[in-house]
Amino acid sequence: MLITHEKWPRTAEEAEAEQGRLAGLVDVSTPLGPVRYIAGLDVAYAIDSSRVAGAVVVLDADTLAVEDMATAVMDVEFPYVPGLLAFREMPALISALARLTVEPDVLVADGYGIAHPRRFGLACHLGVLAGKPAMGVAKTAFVGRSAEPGIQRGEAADLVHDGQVVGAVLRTQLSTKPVYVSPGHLITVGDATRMALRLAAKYRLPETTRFADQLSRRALAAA
DNA sequence: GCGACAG
DNA sequence: ATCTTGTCGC
Repeated sequence: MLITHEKWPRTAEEAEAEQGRLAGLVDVSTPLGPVRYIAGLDVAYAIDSSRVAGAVVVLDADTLAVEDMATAVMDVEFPYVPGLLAFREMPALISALARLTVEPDVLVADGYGIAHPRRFGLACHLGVLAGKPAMGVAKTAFVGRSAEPGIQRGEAADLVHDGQVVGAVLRTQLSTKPVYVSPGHLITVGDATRMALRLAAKYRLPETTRFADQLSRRALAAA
């Protein structure tokens, strides 16, 4: 899966302007079609944040068995700024995606989609540049408010921001802290929520995230 | 103006 | 994000 990205922003101002332009291309009203391969993406940082390891794992949609995986280690060139996470993590993720052999049908990122200050979180950025369905599952709150979802697995509450439903706060396991789901591109809030629940059949976090997380750490340690 | 703030 | 395995508790 090749993604070309010319002129990557170097300053926060340029980055925000870029998000403003690309945000208009996001589509979160098209239902997710048939899915055979699901990609999970995550990034690991060196203790001094000088280097970053991007990892992507591809799972079979039915069995959740690992079908493919790839990593990419490089120097970090953008600081961590809430709202601009994509500019820090995408270079490594794009590089890893280029090394895949199996073409995924949907990308599951560690972070947010449209539940973002400018409606353009990491999952949106990945989806738009890849031209594929993408969604995000985050572990902690960022933007938006919601009611507390019930304690049963599968219970969810709308994540609302600026009067719009931008995602869902989903309980993936009984009595565990909920996760934050939001669509990134070519997928709806409902489809993203169902996908997240299905991927988190056994643990609080989706299998995609768990696999990609450990893969990125191993790649960093081995580099 | 003051805090909060994905990873 | 990162330092970190087993262990106490529901």
